[in-house]
This record gives sequence, C-alpha cells and structure tokens, in this order.
Amino acid sequence: MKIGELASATATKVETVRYYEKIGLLPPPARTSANYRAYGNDHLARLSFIRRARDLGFTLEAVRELLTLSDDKAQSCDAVDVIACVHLTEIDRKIADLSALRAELDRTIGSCRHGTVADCKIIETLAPRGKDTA
Amino acid sequence: MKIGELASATATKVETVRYYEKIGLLPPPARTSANYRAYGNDHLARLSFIRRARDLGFTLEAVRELLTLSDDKAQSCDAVDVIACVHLTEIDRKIADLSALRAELDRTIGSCRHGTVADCKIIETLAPRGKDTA
DNA sequence: TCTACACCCTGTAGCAACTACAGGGTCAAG
DNA sequence: CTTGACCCTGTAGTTGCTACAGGGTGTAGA
Repeated sequence: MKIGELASATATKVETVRYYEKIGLLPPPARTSANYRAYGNDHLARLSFIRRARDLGFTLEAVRELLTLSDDKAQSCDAVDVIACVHLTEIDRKIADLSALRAELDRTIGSCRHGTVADCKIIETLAPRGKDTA
Repeated sequence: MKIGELASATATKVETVRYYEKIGLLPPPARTSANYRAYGNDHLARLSFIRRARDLGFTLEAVRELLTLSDDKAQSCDAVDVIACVHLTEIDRKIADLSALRAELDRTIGSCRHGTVADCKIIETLAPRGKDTA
C-alpha cells in the first residue's frame, strides 16, 4: 500500500501520516526501489487505532500510551481505564466551562438594544466601568 | 504603571502583555529613562477589555475587531452583535461536539470489565475488528 | 518516444495564543 | 556594595497538524 492509499483508507492526510511517523507514533514502513513507503495491514490497523482515539479527543501522548498498553495483551487493563477516565473528566470540565461561557455570552447579547456603539451593552460588558477605551 | 503592575492588575502574565503589544493589540506605551514601559489608565482599560473578551472565548482576531468597533462610539452596534452571535454559534457547536464525544467515551468506558488488555473493551473499541495491532 | 499529470520524496515554515528561556540592564533595601 | 526583584530584547518551544518549495517516479495518451 502506498501512502496515499493508506491515507484515504483512514481519512487522513498524507502529510499527517508522515508526521505520525516522524514523531514515532507509526513505525517506519519498508520502502520500494523508488523510495516510496510501502505499508502493510499492521500499519493500517495501527493508524486506524490512532485515528479513532484522536476522534475521541485523546491527545497524541495519550494515544501513544494506549498503543503501548494495547501491545501488551496479558496486562490488566486498569491503566487503559485510568487514561480514559482522566480524559472523560477533562471533557466534562471543558463542557462545564463552555456552558458557563455560553450563558454569560447569551446574557450579554440579550441585553443589546441595537443602538450605537456608545450604548452597546456588549461593549459595556467588556469594558471596565465607565472608562474610555481609546 | 510598570508592566508587572499592569500584568497583575489584569491577571495577565508579563510576557503576554508584551506579546499583545508585539501583535498590535495594545499600543506601545511611553518609556522611562531606564527604557521601562510606563502604562497609563487607558492601557489598563484596554487590556482589561482584551482579557474580558478572551475570557469569553473570543479569538484575538475577534478581539481586534471588537476593539476597533468600540473606538467608534457613534456607529451602530450591529457589527458587534454579529461578532458575538457568530461566536455564540461556535460555542454551541463545540458543546454539541464535546457532548457527543463524551457520550461515546462514556459508553466505551462503561463496557470495560477490568480484565486483561486482551479482553479490554476500550482497546477493542479503538482497534479495528479482530485485527492485531502490533 | 515524448510529454503531461498524478503521485511520491525531504525539509522547512506557518497557524493560535501564548510560555519559557538566555543573556543582559536597573533599582531599592540592607 | 551586594543581593534580589524587577525590567529589557530576542528566540525557541508548545499541540497537532498543514502547506509549501523543490525535487523524483510512474503511467497513460498523442
């Protein structure tokens, strides 16, 4: 399999595949006589794994750990669970932050009377009380 | 006001203040004889505005536009409203994305039986069906 | 056979929005 | 008069790619 085929099979850009190789996430494949990368099914499987983990929002560092863990089939999967749970907590925090932010922005927008900038409640919310920003 | 005072008054790092100046978001202040930056209340107001907008999740580009708009007090504030609404939509999209992701991750974690990696449902979810990832 | 075109290669620079040095200068207190 | 906190400039690092520049390769049609 050439890099373009691997890339389209995993909905990845060619540059990204090479990037994953460079940072050591994807092992360097064999080369053809023309120095083209030649991938096998193991590469396809590993890249699919990486892409799915990324789609679930795991960082590349977390993906690296998950890959290492997944290679040791006899181990307890508690470490995997920990990584996933930490990630879930992180996502919950982000959702909470964004929701709070959304509420505040919504309130701000709702107060806008669509007059001039001088009376704009959005600008007023941003600016410190009464001060001139110019 | 020296840069350290301005920074702590706005909960900003000193480097960030200099960064805002470099990218033209904060006007260059006067200098003391020792070449220290000397800030006034207008700088404090402007930096507060920037920080507040950043806290609400606006990009620096959006902040730049908001600052420009806020300087022209006579204009209609419709443009301000547009920027804020676009941002709100963006936040809603992010919350929706994260929530979907959270649900999937939660399902994945919930299926984990805490055995070995070989039987781990989390790893299984990530790996393509039945394939060896090594 | 020539040539056009799609694909491949390496290496570097760019994005957002900072953050962290390195290697210096200044100033007030003890 | 020295210590330490602060200030200066400039550059490189962070995350996870993406986009060139400047070349080589392989194949299909004229």
